[in-house]
Amino acid sequence: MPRVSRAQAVQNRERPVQAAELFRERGVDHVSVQDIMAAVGLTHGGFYRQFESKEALLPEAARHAYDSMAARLTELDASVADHTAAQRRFIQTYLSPSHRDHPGQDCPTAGLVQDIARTSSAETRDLLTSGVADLGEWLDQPGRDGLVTACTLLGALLVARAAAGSPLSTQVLEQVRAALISPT
Amino acid sequence: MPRVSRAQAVQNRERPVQAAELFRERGVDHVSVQDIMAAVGLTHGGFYRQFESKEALLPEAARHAYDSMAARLTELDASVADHTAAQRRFIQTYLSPSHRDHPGQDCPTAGLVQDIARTSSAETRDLLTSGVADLGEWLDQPGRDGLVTACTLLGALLVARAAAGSPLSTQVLEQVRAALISPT
DNA sequence: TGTTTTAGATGACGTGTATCATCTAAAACA
DNA sequence: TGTTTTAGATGATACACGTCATCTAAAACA
Repeated sequence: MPRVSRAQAVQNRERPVQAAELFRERGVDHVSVQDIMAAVGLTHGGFYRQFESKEALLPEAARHAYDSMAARLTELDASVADHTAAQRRFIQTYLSPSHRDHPGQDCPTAGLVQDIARTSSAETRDLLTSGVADLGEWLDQPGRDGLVTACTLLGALLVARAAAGSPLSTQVLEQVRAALISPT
Repeated sequence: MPRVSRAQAVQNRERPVQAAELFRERGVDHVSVQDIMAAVGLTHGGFYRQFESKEALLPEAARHAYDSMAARLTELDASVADHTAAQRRFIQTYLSPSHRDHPGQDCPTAGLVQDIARTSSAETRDLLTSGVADLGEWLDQPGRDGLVTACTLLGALLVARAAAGSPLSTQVLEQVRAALISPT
């Protein structure tokens, strides 16, 4: 049990940060330190060697999540003809039933807004803030303010999640999708 | 201390439901049964005479909140010239710094989406669902889908709350306000 | 006024969980 | 190969909270 190779150890240090996608799925309060470490195959003990506290994990998790999101945006741009196509593609995916049903992946803002709004350090708030701002810029279009688009996406996704099960859920996704993709 | 008049008792039964605005402020998990009862001037003991469990309070609180929101919309319509003016007024208020800073009041959806998405009974989800649907209808405009507007408002408010303190917070409010009120 | 009812108070109980002190064996290095 | 270092395991502590059984005094009613 104790002592793995130095390389392993370094790698392990990253894993709780990734496992913190549980935060996005269930909400910070519904994830225990044990849950996180168990998801990584370790026991709760080692946690406090790496992190000050459970609270301190949130900003690291947020940073990690926003980084991968940024990476995904770049990829998206590279994979299609022009930026407009990328934007359209992003919106489609963002408002897909699959994204609705898997909060652990993709948009960190959707999973964390509320938790961040309530408890967080300035650092964490800044991460969210600039994450949203960046997305807003990326979504900018001639006739439409990207920041507004970002808010619409976020709101729609959250409503769709809360309404999951009801027909309104899918309806919201589709109606918003239509509105954002067609002109003006 | 025990035993108040029958009328008082009936009235008291309503008060925890109102006090559950704390749910919207802090999130369900950060409000204890004691907090709720204390807010009402009572002790935690009486709670379980009135409610099955803490969980059972959420739907009642949600219903209460959506009811008062509906009432406010009606009032708004009565207080201004036409429906369009009422809509404009609503959006202004919804995206005001004051609304941002007082999550206990006004929009129940903004305070509860996440909590409802995660844990709730079908009943609670339905409350949110129809609350959003109703608001969407109310916000409908010739050129703009009301449901989409509702999502935009929600998203903007949540971002503004999470970003509170940063300049982006106010910027989001203003930018979205501008986009929703000007034509198209 | 005496009896009955019951709103609300008190005080436990059990559980879940963050945190920390301590222990261990294996890796690293001599 | 012997010594030192340390990643991670174990177990204990402390506390917050939901829930409930029990108690009380005053209101309701005769």
